[in-house]
Amino acid sequence: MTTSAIRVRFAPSPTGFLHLGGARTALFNFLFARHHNGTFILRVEDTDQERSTGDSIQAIFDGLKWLSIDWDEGPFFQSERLELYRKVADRLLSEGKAYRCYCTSEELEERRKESLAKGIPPRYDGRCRDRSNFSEKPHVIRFRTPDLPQVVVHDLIRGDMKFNGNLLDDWVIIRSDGYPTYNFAVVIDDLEMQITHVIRGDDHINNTPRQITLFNALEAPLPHFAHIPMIHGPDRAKLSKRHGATSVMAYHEMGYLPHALVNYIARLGWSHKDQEIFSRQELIDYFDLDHVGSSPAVFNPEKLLWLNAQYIRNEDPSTLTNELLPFLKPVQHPFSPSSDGQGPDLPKIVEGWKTRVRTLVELADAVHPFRDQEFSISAEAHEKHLIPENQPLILLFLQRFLTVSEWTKENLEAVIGTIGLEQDMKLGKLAQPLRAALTGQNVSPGIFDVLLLLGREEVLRRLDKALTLIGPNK
RNA sequence: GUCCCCAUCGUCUAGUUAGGCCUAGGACAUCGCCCUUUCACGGCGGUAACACCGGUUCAAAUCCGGUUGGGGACGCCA
Repeated sequence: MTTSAIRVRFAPSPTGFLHLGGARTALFNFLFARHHNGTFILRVEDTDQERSTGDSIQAIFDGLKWLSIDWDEGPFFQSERLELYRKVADRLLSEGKAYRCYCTSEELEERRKESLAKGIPPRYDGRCRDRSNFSEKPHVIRFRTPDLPQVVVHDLIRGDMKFNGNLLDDWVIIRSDGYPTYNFAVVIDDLEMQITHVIRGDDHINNTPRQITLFNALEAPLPHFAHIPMIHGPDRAKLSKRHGATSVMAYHEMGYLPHALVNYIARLGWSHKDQEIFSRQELIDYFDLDHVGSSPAVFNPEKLLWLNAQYIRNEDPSTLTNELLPFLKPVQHPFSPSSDGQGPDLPKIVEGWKTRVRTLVELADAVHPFRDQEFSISAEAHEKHLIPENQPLILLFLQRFLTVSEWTKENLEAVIGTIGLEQDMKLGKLAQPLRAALTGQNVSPGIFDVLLLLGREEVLRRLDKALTLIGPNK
């Protein structure tokens, strides 16, 4: 058995919550590591002192944890590794591969605007390259980009990408506050952590040539690069807050099952033949970079909903009930469906509902009328079924249910069957008004299950209430 | 503006690496039918795509070039 030396990392910056794109990047890295029996590392890129927050760090951990994307090493924080970056910067400085720059942000900003206005690519002009008078004034350290005609990025997903070398300028590696910049810290850490495969969003493609020249300056081997396409909103722009719910935890709150989201996200940009539904193990077994596409994907909430429904229906009732608990609304007026005073059997109610809902929030709403005497009646149910024409029918149900000897499925079937014969109505016609009166909805578990779930007393109470609602008529 | 990337049904995609098995397959959504002691679930079927133009080849969704369209990056952000 050969132990694979594959090492990958997810390197979020803690400037917000974990969003779908980040979650997918994390997932692909995680799956790649697990598939190859490698190591998955979590590294927090918190070198932006102004924007990084502790809340964001926590939010990212929460998101990963909810999705069960767990890491083997870390979390490492770049803010705790400043010495390392400083040391490498000093080495580059002493080797003449980097230099101090005293230009101020304001000056640079002005020059950038000028360039942009003239339509030429903004790049640092190198004016501090050869200055020899150092002072204690605030300064940054810049990388002395070597003259190269071309930098080629070998990408596992896109093949070779060629960049014109003289488009790269002398970029900042250490800021005036002593913190490293992104492009610098990434390279140093990927090197130090012996990352073998850099799997990240393709918004980083343009950074890669810079990073490669730095790897070369350090005489270090290059990792493999794999740039995965972005996730877009319906307007085909990069997914952002503008598009509504992009935080992973928002999906938690909306009642999605974590694995449904994982499954959905995995299929955005990756595929395995025609398969749509994957267990966690299948994801690990089948995942590979070869089948990651190169074009961006538009996020489709409808399909996510469908997937979530699949997972809800395939979950066993007791597990599902546990997941449902936090979503349940408080019960104001409890009732006991059975004569022994037992409360409603939640798993049983869930069982009846699970093929009819798509989220846990929907399930919580659906379950509520089976736990509480107070429940809302939907406008559709009211307008369609709780109407004067149905008043006699509901009254008839009320009368017959009153006299049923024992509240069993068989007896109820017999009673309703009889009513059907008498009225010359099929069950379809009978069940809907009954359903509306008992649950306030047009959709519910099978009508006999509803009757049993509620118990005679509650059924009679609700029919009576429905009659009141319809009002005296005819 | 400059650089880079991308391009199969409305959407996610299979097929592209090794051109023929593709009169292009699956899934979501949508439409219709069926099942059913009921709503839903489910089953069956329909509509719907290789962006465009050239080239290579006996043969191109697949290879090459260009056009168009879309996206991303151009920070002392990541």
